[in-house]
Amino acid sequence: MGLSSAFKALSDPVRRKILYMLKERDMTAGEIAEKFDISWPTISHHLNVLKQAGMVIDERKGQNIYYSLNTSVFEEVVAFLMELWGRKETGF
Amino acid sequence: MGLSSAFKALSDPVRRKILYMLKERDMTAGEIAEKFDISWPTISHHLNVLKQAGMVIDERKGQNIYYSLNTSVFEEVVAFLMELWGRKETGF
DNA sequence: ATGATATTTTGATGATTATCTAAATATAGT
DNA sequence: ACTATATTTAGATAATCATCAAAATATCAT
Repeated sequence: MGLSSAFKALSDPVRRKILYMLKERDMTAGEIAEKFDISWPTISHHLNVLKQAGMVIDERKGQNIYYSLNTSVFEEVVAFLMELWGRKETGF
Repeated sequence: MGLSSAFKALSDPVRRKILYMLKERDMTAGEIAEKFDISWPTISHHLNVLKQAGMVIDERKGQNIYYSLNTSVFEEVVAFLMELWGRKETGF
């Protein structure tokens, strides 16, 4: 299900950090992996979790695979939270 | 960590449904359990996960234990998502 | 104190997850 | 075709998770 996989994806600090990094700029899998003290296959796994959750997009350019943020799922997630939260006293 | 446990708590549909129910009104553990085809201990476990994540508050009143929404954590969660999402073209 | 009701805790089980190393795939340059 | 580079897939392991049945705890009423 959409929300479950999105929240599951967000529940890991490594994946949240990846999303933060991708917010700044698109990056290759290698550039991402270098930022962590974790093996490349593990990062690849995390990227796949994010991809399955619809939070990132991957695109091959030559030898590299570029990852970028896909914000469309965020709408769904934020909408759910806002509904729960009741929009009370937010400036958004 | 705060965000991790919050997102993990939100990643389960049973727990999301509990939060939705608690948004409408405070409920006892028994009332909550009756809404699901799941054993009471399992619901108790889910309630504990939500409690550990700071998303619900429990208060004993006589024989019953009432659960209610605790919205304070939602601020943190929504703030994280807004930061990632970049507030771009939202009406909030 | 005893019994009934409400809820949690314990202990066990099968499923999922994060991680690793090693092997496989894909692209580019020579 | 061959080699180097970038990244993923496969296979294994240890940790975490959702679930259940049975036992334990807490409160209330008699």
